[in-house]
Amino acid sequence: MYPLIIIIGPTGVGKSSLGLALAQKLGGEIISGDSVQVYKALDIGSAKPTHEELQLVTHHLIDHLDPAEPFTAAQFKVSATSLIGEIRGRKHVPIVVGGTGLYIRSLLDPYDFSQHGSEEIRSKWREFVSSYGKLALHAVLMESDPITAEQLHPNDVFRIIRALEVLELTGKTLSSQRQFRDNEYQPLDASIIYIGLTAPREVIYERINHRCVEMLSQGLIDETLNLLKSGYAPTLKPLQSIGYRHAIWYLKGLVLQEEMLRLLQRDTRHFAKRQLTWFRRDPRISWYDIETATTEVIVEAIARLAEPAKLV
RNA sequence: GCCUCGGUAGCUCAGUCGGUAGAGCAGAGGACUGAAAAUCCUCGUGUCGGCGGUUCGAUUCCGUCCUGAGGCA
Repeated sequence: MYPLIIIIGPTGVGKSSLGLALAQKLGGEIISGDSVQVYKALDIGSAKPTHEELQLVTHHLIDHLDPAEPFTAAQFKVSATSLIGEIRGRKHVPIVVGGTGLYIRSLLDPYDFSQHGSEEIRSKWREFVSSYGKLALHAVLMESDPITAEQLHPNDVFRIIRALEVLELTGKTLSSQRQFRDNEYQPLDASIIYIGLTAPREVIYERINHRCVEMLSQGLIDETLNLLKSGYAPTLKPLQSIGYRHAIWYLKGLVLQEEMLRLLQRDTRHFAKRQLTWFRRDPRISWYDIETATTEVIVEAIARLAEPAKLV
């Protein structure tokens, strides 16, 4: 079995370039585990690899969809799973690179997305909230699935609705379907090499602050303006992600450029922190710190781990 | 040199009619099954510029010194 390499980490630590170096070293193909890079035309703001980099190594799930098309964790799980099989079939090493925690975890743990989601059900409950309020919504879940309701704050409408959706779709509560408990992580298959890339917090933040400035000088504002001119609504999900929503505030005249940069940097820092919170508790990840190891050293270390897996 | 207004949390400031203080921003921690770059929760002790004095008690009043801004000479 060919190994499956997964590289995660906070935004801006250099996951993409590590993935690229590894793919070149091992003969791999990259699967992006990123909820924004899937979209065409969202290049600068999503910190997508350059055209040259995309030529060097085969990339999947990058430039895969039109910005108006929805993409979800469920779709990611299906697509990524079949891509992994195809790549292994070509005797290449699949390398999943990305910072979207739920996507990565859906690949490794038994999240059940088998029932199709229902936008109707969700919008029904959203209307319920606007008529009766969040507390009433929480109370409904408390009636039907008290275990999940206990775990969710009444303000967390998003998750309460998901729990009600699951109940309605499957007839079973979310809590009863959960095949794993919090902080109980499935042991990984021996062929999986799960790598986290990190750095001291200050270093991550410096890199982020710098990268935000770069994005602006590379033309984030123009990229956003072009998307809007092409008819994409500013309310589209990918245009509400970090960078694009900030550019839209600026274009609408809601903030000056200086303020936009400040907010862009801050929100990106907060995002990186949330990514760390998500991944830090997963004991299966082997972490590498970019402050103490160069890319070459890390690539060598991972290549050594990959060798035995290749022979299995 | 004189006058005025400041010096309080990393930053900007509020406040205490004398009983050792609190907002915003920044920051930290956490949650997480179909939008996840989303969404949601929690966290504020700091010689209240220094030193004296008055007082049971001073960050608060008085004196003095240091320091910043402005004004007058």
